[in-house]
Amino acid sequence: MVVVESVEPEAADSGQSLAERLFVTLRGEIVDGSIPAGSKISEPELARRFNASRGSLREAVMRLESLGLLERRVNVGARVVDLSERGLLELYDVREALEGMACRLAATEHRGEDLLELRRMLAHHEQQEALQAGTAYYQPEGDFDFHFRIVQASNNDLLIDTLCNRLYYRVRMYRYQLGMFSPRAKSAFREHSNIIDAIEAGDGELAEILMRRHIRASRLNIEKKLTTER
Amino acid sequence: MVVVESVEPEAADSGQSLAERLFVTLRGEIVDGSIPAGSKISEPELARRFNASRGSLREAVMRLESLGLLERRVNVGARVVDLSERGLLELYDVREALEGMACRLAATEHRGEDLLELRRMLAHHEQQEALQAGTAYYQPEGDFDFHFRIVQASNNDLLIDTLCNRLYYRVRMYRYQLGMFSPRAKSAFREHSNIIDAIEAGDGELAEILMRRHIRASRLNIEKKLTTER
DNA sequence: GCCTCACAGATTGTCGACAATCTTGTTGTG
DNA sequence: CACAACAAGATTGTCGACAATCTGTGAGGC
Repeated sequence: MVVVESVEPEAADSGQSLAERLFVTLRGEIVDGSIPAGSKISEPELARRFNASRGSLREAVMRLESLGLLERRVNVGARVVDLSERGLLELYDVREALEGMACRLAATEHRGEDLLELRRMLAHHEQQEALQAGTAYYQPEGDFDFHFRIVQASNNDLLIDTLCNRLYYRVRMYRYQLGMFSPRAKSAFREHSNIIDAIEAGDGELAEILMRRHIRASRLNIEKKLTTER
Repeated sequence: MVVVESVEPEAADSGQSLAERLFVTLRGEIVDGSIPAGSKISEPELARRFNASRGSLREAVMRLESLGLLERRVNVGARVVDLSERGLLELYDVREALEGMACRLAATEHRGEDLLELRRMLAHHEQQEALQAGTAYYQPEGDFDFHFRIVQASNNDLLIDTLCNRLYYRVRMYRYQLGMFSPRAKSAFREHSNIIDAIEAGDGELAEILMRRHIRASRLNIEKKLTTER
């Protein structure tokens, strides 16, 4: 069954052009698994589905490719990347490096509004933790917001773009589809708190070290899970 | 005067499709400044120049955008990014983080062939240094090759892609057009040598520290130049 | 029985044309 | 004289069609 649907309006205002709306919509479906990892992308089929021309859809596909969510081979077509254990671990190493640097920069940039925002967010998370008694309080998006904000506070546009507009979509993809949100609720919360303290104190070196440990701990946690599961 | 030229054959074999050849050609011209930084990209004009359709050229333009070499605004068009002091310094911070991690990983991966290659390259550079008596021996590409190889040795595909297929084109753009190759010939050479030693010894922590210092030293050198120049 | 080759079908790459939008120069008004 | 509205020109976004290429199926030969 083929249902013709127009691009979601929520995605609509985020971009003026049809191609960009298609891009946003498809990106969402790839991230949450509606379009399964490893599956083939058929340009004609998707064009019909969204009632758009193949050209516009092609533009969206190419943007997805440069995001690293699709792999394209000439004269063959595009496939959604598949999720591998190796890919997930690689992602952690890159994040450790970049988010560590983001913390260092955020500490020296030291912009008041960002810090305030981080504190508010953490307080909000703490409330939720109290409510849900630490079982798995960290709804993935909460943790996500924290890291997102830290990066924004770095005030390095290249770093922000690399993490927020590229790598984080891949992170979300792994989280949604492999469900690897850590049950390290309490410790993660304390680590977040310590990181903010360091940033607030202007201690870039410490902030970087703490963030790197934080991410590495997540990575080790995942590694452990992966090895016990088999 | 408008000269119709076909895409360079050297770029031709690197990609099968016309759009990809256009992409490679344009990327080269943007990096070396043949297409000046900050200038506007006219799709019809370039399409005529390469005797291609606007569609194919558009695809190339979009790839350049996602490389960060062009900025596009809807219904307005694309411009080559302009080179700013801030952008250059941002690049150094990101490189410090990523190449530091690359060194750490290269040390633990420890693949024989990569190390051998690095040693050979360094020996080659040493020869050239002896010849040119350290005045500015490091032809930029020599230094470039070194960093490039290190990253390859990390064996982290995401890291390799981010640095070699994205950031390094921006690095080259700054080098070609601002001519900021460091005259830190001798010290840079020794630093490279020490980094390889650490990698060879399997000491990832040390390798990372040394690489980060190496890049930070370059950054400071540039900063000094920039401040004395005005 | 297995491998090679050719053919049909579908998909991708490329092209030119039309509609929507922005930029620029001009005109008119306070 | 400055500023705002308007019109001409060009550029971008979108579309449908044609040609080149790949995938998979089936026939034929060893």
